Amino acid sequence: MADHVDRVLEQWAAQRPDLDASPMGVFGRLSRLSRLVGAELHRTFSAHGLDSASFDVLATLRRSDPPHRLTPTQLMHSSMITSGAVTQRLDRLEARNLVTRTRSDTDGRAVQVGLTDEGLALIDRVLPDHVATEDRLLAALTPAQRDTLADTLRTLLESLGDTRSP
Amino acid sequence: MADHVDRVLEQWAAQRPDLDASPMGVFGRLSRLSRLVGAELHRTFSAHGLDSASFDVLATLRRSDPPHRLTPTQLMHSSMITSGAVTQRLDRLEARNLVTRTRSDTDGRAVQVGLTDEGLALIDRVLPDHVATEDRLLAALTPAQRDTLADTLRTLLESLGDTRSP
DNA sequence: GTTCGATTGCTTAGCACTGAGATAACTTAT
DNA sequence: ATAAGTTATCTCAGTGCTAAGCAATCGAAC
Repeated sequence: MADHVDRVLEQWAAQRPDLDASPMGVFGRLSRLSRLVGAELHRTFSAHGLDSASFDVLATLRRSDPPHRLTPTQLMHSSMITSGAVTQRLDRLEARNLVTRTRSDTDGRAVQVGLTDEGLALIDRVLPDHVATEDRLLAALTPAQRDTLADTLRTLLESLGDTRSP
Repeated sequence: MADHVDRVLEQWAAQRPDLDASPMGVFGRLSRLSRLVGAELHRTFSAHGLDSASFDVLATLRRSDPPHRLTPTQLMHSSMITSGAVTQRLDRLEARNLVTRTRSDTDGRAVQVGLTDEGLALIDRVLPDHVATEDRLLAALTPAQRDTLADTLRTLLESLGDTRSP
């Protein structure tokens, strides 16, 4: 079998044989897969009235220690977006009564973002569907392949400095 | 070592032990890697006065058979974007005199997009840098790991229907 | 030859994000 | 105590995308 990127590599070999295009075999696929997977996940989210950005925030809050509160800065780092994007995401979620913003007691600059009952119920309703979708998308791989894939991606991420935050 | 996603998986295990969050070990890393790599590649592009979208179009044209001409529809499929996005990308590139749009002789609806001399010179100048950047980003993996990674990603892409177009 | 659905590229409105910068609050050094 | 620097959040203009829809053209069936 062959995928789209195989064709791309053949084209480069024909048009620019002086270049070693083999890294594109990894990054081209990474990029395409990211788009395809994103589109699939999006379908699950919209079935629950959510988009990827909103799911991202709700899930990040949900998996943090009770009482599931984080600051916008923490959300910014976790989601790898700018502070402006966080503000807008929170504006939308707050307008839908899925999260609350409270000023921190100890730091007058900081805000604590928390899940409302409605937000908690929604994310807990979406999560099983989401995990099922992801599992389905991995159906073509054996458990060993999944582990190896995750390990290899971890190696790459660590080499790029994406280590765990304290 | 551990990366950001290891922490995420621990959080899910603690907060929702009923869910098998292991697929996130793949897709969470895929998503983060895609962002980090995208940012790195962007630096190479902007060093040559390009952004990722423009590089994408120029490279797609460059690797196709001489005389390096494609229709907007072909570019749309290759880059997995909408037709509106293609139009806008071409508008920008045409304004910079990097590509030309010519109406097809045989099909009154179709447009042929081609590289100008300037566009060809630019993409040929960027490509070596780009490949070098990608190679550097893979430095943490052995050649065998790179191959296995590419193979696994191909398996996933094929299972999602991303086979080569004719 | 004419009709009609499909295809092609473009237009437009709306949206979410980035990057730069403003503001306020906290921290450190003196 | 004060100044200088840092941090947290929000604001805003600019950008590039999607989704929906348009007009022009093509091709197949009649």
